Amino acid sequence: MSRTVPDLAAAELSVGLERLVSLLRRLPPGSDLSLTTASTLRLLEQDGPRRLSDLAAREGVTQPAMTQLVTRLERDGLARRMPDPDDARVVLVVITEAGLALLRERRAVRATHLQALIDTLPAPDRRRIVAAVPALIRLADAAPGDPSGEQR
Amino acid sequence: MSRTVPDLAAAELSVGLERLVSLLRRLPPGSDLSLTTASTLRLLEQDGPRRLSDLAAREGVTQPAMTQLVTRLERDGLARRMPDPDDARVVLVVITEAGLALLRERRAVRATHLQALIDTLPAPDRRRIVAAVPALIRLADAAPGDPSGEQR
DNA sequence: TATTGTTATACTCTATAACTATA
DNA sequence: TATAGTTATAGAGTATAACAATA
Repeated sequence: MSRTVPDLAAAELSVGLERLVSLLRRLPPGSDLSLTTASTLRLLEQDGPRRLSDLAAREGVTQPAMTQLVTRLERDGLARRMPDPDDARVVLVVITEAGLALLRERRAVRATHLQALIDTLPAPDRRRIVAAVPALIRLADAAPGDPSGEQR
Repeated sequence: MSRTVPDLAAAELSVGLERLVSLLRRLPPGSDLSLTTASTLRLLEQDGPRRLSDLAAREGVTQPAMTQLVTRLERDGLARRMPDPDDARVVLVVITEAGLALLRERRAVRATHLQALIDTLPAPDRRRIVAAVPALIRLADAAPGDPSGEQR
């Protein structure tokens, strides 16, 4: 099969992502919530109420781990459990207003620090990054290792 | 125009980075090593022998945490401790050939999976991502060890 | 005394296995 | 019997505090 983008690009992007993860971990608002917790909150913000098992699968953790994570979120007032009217076995998880507010605050703080870093880059770099952000978001939203492809 | 990147760009990049971290966490080779472990190995690969306390500061963990991390790396044959000839208190950490090989292997596996995701994107998205990768790496490198500012 | 690193202890987060309740 | 979620228990990884060795 022929590829439009050569393997080298994926390899370089792989290295770039490694570095970006390191950067994000060093950035201030990366301390409050664990990575999985923050990621789960964002998923709830983005997609609305989700089944607990869906969250576990999406985040790549086990169901018991997600049970505890949701318990912590509920304890902290960031999310809450709701019953599913169609199936009494199911637990639906919903983000609260406090959860939404926390995400907004974290983004604002991080954006401020990112801004300072971006401003140190030459203008062409800044333009390329800005131009690529929507594409990177689409890349991140592409289904990971699901050949069945039931990523909504 | 003739102004710096507006705050909106940093905010969007912040969201994009969040998603990319989620993606990277779901990608297969993200399971073997913890984020800090992988990041420390990369640092050793990139910069050569480093003092244990330097690694701790750079990774944003405490000295005892880095002591244990290096102990795990040593136990797994991925790095080793060396004495500093100039200061007997200092421990220098060096990555081993096995450590280097592990990094190469992880990158290769991840690149393969990233390639599959990239191939699902429209061509303009692929081009923008490829064009931005070097800039993103420079962005990630723009925050070295926080020599001027205070961490957290 | 200050530093570099380790040890001791506790807490958070996660996984596997076993369990409850619905379907 | 299968599915959704929880509980029980163990292990990894981290932080704070106290310690040992060297400067």
